[in-house]
Amino acid sequence: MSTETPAAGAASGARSLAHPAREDIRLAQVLHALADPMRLRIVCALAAADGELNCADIELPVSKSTCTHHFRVLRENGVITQFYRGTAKMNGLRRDDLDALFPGLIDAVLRAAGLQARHLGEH
Amino acid sequence: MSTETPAAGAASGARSLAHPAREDIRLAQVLHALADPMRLRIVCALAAADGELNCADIELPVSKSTCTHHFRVLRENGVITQFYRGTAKMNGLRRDDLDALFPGLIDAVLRAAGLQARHLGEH
DNA sequence: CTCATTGTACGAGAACCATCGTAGTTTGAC
DNA sequence: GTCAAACTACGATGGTTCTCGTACAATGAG
Repeated sequence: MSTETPAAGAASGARSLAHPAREDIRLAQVLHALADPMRLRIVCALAAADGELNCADIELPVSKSTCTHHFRVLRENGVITQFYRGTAKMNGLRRDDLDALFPGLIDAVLRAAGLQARHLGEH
Repeated sequence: MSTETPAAGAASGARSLAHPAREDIRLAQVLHALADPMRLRIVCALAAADGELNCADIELPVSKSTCTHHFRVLRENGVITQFYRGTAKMNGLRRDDLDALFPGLIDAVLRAAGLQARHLGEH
């Protein structure tokens, strides 16, 4: 339907993605975004990579559409940035913004995730 | 269903409430418990009081049954302890357990909540 | 152009959650 | 015993989330 949707992407080619501004990031929403095992895994992988990661580089035991869903939740709640590079969509943690807003929070969550993974892994 | 006081309920009269053991507390569940504005408020109030607080001492803009619900979510996910004293139900943050499991997490969340409240409050 | 890669959109279904009101239970005080 | 206070249990409702499959769109390579 509709007329071919030239859409808001006035720019040439590059598909653009909406991100909340730093001042629009809310603690409860960040916590909600992190409160899911899949998304916690994504965030840990992103933090470990310390840079850009392709969506497909993070292996998750869910379908592709579910994957898209989780990445979107993280982006819309201000936890990650996403941008296109060719056919790939790259992801990065918004460390600067999160550290500025909630000092120490992301570090604590990452450390906690690591500790819990170790505890549950070893016996 | 009908758990019927599985644990220490042997004592006379005192209604007992089920709490997860320290090693059963999961990061994702704690984050989920904290990822709600009402519950964040409860936790902040509890931390500020630094002791036991009556359920009714924490004013929330929701009905009493909803209040019960939120307190239960916090308790069942290991964030708070609850016990009866007369007709009142007292609440306390499980700081020891949480700090042992996830060092710095609760502090970071509390500080973040305070910062955000200040930012949103002032103009 | 054609093709493979990569990710999205759109339903859809099941499960979960926040909220409420009403009725009931437990306790301490009178 | 009676009563008020404090909280719970239950059922309902409306919203959100997680998951999926299938069909589609954008890009770069051949």
